[in-house]
Amino acid sequence: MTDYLDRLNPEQRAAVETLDGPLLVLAGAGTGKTRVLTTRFAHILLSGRASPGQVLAVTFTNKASREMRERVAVILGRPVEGLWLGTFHALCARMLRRHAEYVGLTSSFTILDTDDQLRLLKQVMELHRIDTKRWPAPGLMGAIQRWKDRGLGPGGITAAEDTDYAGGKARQIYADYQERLRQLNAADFGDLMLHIVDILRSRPDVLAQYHRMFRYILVDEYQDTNTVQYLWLRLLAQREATAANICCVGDDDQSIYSWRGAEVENILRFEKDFPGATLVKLESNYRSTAPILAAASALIAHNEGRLGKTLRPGLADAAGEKLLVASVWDSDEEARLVGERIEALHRDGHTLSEMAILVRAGFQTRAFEERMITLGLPYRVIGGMRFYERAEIRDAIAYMRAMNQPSDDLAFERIVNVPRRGVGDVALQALHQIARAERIPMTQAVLRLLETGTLKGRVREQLGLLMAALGRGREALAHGRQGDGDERLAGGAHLRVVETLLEESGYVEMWRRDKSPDAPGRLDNLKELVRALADFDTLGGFLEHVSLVMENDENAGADRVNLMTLHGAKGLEFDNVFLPGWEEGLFPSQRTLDEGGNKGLEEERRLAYVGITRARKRALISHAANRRIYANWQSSVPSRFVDELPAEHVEQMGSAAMAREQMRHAPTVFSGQFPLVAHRPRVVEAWEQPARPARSSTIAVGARVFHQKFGYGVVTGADDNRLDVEFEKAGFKRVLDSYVDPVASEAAS
DNA sequence: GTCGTTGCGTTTTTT
DNA sequence: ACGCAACGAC
Repeated sequence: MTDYLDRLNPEQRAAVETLDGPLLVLAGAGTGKTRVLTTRFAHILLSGRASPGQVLAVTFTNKASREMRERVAVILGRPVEGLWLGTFHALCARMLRRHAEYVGLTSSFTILDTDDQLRLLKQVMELHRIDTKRWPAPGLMGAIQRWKDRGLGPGGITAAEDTDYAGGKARQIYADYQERLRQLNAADFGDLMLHIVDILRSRPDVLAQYHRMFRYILVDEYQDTNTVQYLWLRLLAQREATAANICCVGDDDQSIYSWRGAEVENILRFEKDFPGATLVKLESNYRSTAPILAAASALIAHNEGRLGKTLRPGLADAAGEKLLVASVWDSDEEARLVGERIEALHRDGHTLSEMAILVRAGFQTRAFEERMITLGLPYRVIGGMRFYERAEIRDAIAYMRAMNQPSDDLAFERIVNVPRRGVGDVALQALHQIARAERIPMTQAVLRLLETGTLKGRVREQLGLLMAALGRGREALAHGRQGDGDERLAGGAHLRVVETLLEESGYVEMWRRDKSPDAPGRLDNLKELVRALADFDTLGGFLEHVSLVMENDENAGADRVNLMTLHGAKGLEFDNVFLPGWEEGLFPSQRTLDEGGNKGLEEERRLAYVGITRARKRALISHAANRRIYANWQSSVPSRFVDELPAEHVEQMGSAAMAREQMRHAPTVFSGQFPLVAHRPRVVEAWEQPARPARSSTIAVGARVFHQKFGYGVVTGADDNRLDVEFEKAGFKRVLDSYVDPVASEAAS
């Protein structure tokens, strides 16, 4: 019965079996975090310490919840019912529906999406006569969200904090916005957390109810919690009588979401928050080779303020290749190099789906996509296309598929009763039976049922209308294809056909009649979808594109190179990982450095750590000497993270490496110009221009500068990297030197 | 309402 | 340079 424990190593086993009192499991990358979490969950249930309803298990994403649910069921050998397992927001929504009246809502409140939130806030701002040019609504929306992340309602905002938005009226607008939400019986995502924390704080009886209910609390990715999530957990876990059985699993070295409110401090402070807490470190890594682990460990060791943990190889055979660091001339050469390497690995029998290109920012994927297309390598871009995951979009696409391909049973099944046409289980079973028996598609089966008169009344009528709409659409598409005479008539014909189909089938009407606050947004999405059709010549072409872009369907298993951001790669692993663009300014990102200072730098370094630890067997890091940013080419310096990798585990390659070799033997004028000292021991590339670091020192008081937003001006004062500038149009401003460019004085006129 | 022009921003993303 | 959003004109 306890054989599931035997498959754990001693540290994992300690994490599973330490059931009493607070427990922090520090789980390094690839150390079996998910296994520990799910095994612990199952162990609590199997040991009889709690029933499913007495365990609260929290994750950040729906995907993580789903996985946990599935894996617990596997260990238990059956699906589990009645679990309090879900995302922070899903669980809070569930709680809030039980106690909504305490915050002036009813249990059927609606949850607003981002668009709705912004629309609503704009309305409120306009009522306050705020000039939304000067104070853009998204800025204030962000501020309100950050306040909510910190657990602050309108009453919690001090006057001192209310200076940066809407001319000091932010607090008042925030209050009105909340009032409007209440009138609409709606909550935004932040409210789900904020309201329930309010209730737990102000209603001891409600809190006591949950204290009695939850014997164990499990939290995944604790390093990503924000303040209000932390408060919620603390309220639920800290009780007077007994010690809190709260178990948080996380990795401070993988905290990469501070920009959306996550507080690394939460995990660093755990032992203070929960006195008597046990700390278990999982450091045995079962994913990567020794060189990869050594490189990742050396890199992350440059961070301060860590709980401290070192990954050690746990695989039987952890020997492996050194990391490759490639210096290339420009981004084109970088894409070429990565492409070549992928091709070579592919030739050697490595599957493409075991390769991933991980970039810092979304726009970087484009160069690699183009290269993949040229080489004919199939790829997929992960993330960024969540649009296609919305229910109304999936429905609409199912309509298109069912029209385009009458044998597409999956699509037809999705839409046959959306909107409701009275097709219930019975009718559906009958359809299945005929389809199977006659070996015909569902659409044919429907026609058969309509002919035989088996279906009656409203169902018959409704299905008849649907089939007619689909049939007319199909016919119109066929005509569009034949009519090759008039280009303009043919082009865009599929667009109108789809519009007509969505109208005639009653699908659009369904959302128009829907009175929930998110219905208008969904109609907008549908319009957007039809607009996207215009980019394709045929409906088939569009559907092909969509099927490539849509995740988790039939295409998920195809052998493709993975392209994604470093953030998107968290939690994933690949045999071969490519890490391009390791250049100062790009990675670490200049903007993060400007806004976040040393904390920002450390988060970027954690991102680099996440990137390297995604690799099982091989990692290639590259940096280009020249990169095109917006309009013009800029020379760039290799990222400081490259210098932080241990030399003994790294192999240099590429054109720049050769140039460097040459320079070492024959020093030139360049070696005098660039001091080769201290924290940058490696030789700079021969073609390197004095880039960002050098430029700031050239801006002195009296210099004429140009700023993207404020225009031309003259520097009147300087303090470290902050400049006082008197702009011609915008007046006096204090700006960061990285935002202005020096201008030659004759260029002024 | 829909089209065309202007102007601004341009890291990372989940719920 | 480019794309998208917001605004004004028809």
